[in-house]
Amino acid sequence: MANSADVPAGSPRRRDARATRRRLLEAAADLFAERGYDAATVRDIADRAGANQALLFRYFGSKSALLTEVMAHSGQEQLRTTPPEKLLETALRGMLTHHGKEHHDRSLAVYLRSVGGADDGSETVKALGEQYVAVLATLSGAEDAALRADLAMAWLLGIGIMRVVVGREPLAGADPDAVCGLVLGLLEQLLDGVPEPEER
Amino acid sequence: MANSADVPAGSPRRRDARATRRRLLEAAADLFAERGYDAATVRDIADRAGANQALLFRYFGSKSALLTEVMAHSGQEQLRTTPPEKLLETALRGMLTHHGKEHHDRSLAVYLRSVGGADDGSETVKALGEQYVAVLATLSGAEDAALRADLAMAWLLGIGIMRVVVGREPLAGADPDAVCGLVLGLLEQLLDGVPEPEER
DNA sequence: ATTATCTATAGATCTATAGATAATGC
DNA sequence: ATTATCTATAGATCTATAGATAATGC
Repeated sequence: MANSADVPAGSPRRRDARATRRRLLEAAADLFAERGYDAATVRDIADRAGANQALLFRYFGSKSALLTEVMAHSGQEQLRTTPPEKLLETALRGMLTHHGKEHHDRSLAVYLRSVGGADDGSETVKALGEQYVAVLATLSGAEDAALRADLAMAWLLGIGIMRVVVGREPLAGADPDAVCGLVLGLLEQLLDGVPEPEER
Repeated sequence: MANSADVPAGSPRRRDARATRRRLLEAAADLFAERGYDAATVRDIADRAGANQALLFRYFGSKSALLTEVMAHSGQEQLRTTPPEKLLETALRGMLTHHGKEHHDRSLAVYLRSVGGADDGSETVKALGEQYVAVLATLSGAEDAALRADLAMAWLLGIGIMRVVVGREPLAGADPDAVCGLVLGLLEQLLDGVPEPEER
């Protein structure tokens, strides 16, 4: 049980600081996205990575520094490589996909589930949220584009929490495509500014 | 500081078990809705109620029993006295209103922010969620009405968390009417089943 | 010899309980 | 005398650190 899932059973795993560090980073990304910063304990993270809990502090210094590095790693680059008009779908699918399988973009999921818990006001974390909103706001021509972008992000956050934390059926077990079909069209409307046609 | 806000300053407050119990119940409803079950500590609740932390256990037995009683008290009756077509707006405003001022219906807020934390699987708590979905689903004629109702609740949850926990501007400081204007129309579309016209 | 990993534990919370103190009603 | 309230503390976590152990590279 000390050895984690993704190593060939039987091989006692060579010592490799870089590889261990990377496994810790990936485990943290998963668990922060699923449970949020507070609920994901350092022992949970270390166990999923198949590493000792003390190594987390050796390699990252503190739990909040680990969060910062997770965000800097997965967040910034994904944000730049995804075209704005695909961002909503990419982020939504990142919210809907359970860990494992293909690696979807879970950076927004990590952000949304972890801000508020990381009370030290990590600037890296908040900055990523700003960037997401900025990109989403460019999709909208409305005056209150920033508010609409916040509301779009709020829906993604709520969907992720309902699925993983609350675990409500039928949402928790729903097909990601079905959810995308229901949600994405309405989010486009929200950003386009359809609901409030009168401008004065 | 031992005396809470809503008692006339100077009067040392008469001992009244029923009144203390009620203040604890109200403080718990506020804090569970704002921070969620886990993050709202019994000391936070007792402090807001102006009571000693030990009284919470004397009057309710445990923290999770307190949650159950909060839900049974505020939830069930509000759900029955609100007409279904007003339920979304009422719940959304409960999410948007900060504690104090008029008493909005915060029962859904308490539910959404607290399930998942209350790991003992309190039946009372889960049952209330079922009831909300059941009512919302009656507003929808679609086949997947339950999924759509879950998604509607997810948006409310996300908005509440973005406002209070994440604290993102401009959403955190936005006018409740403005948010309602943007969100309610789209939620009606979601429940009505507009986005997926093809039925086969 | 170097350094990746593990053991043991300190210190800070948090829920919960036992028993002491003090305000009320007779 | 009864009972509402407070003090003190047990026991369970959780983050973080210090120092011991053991696998690697020369």
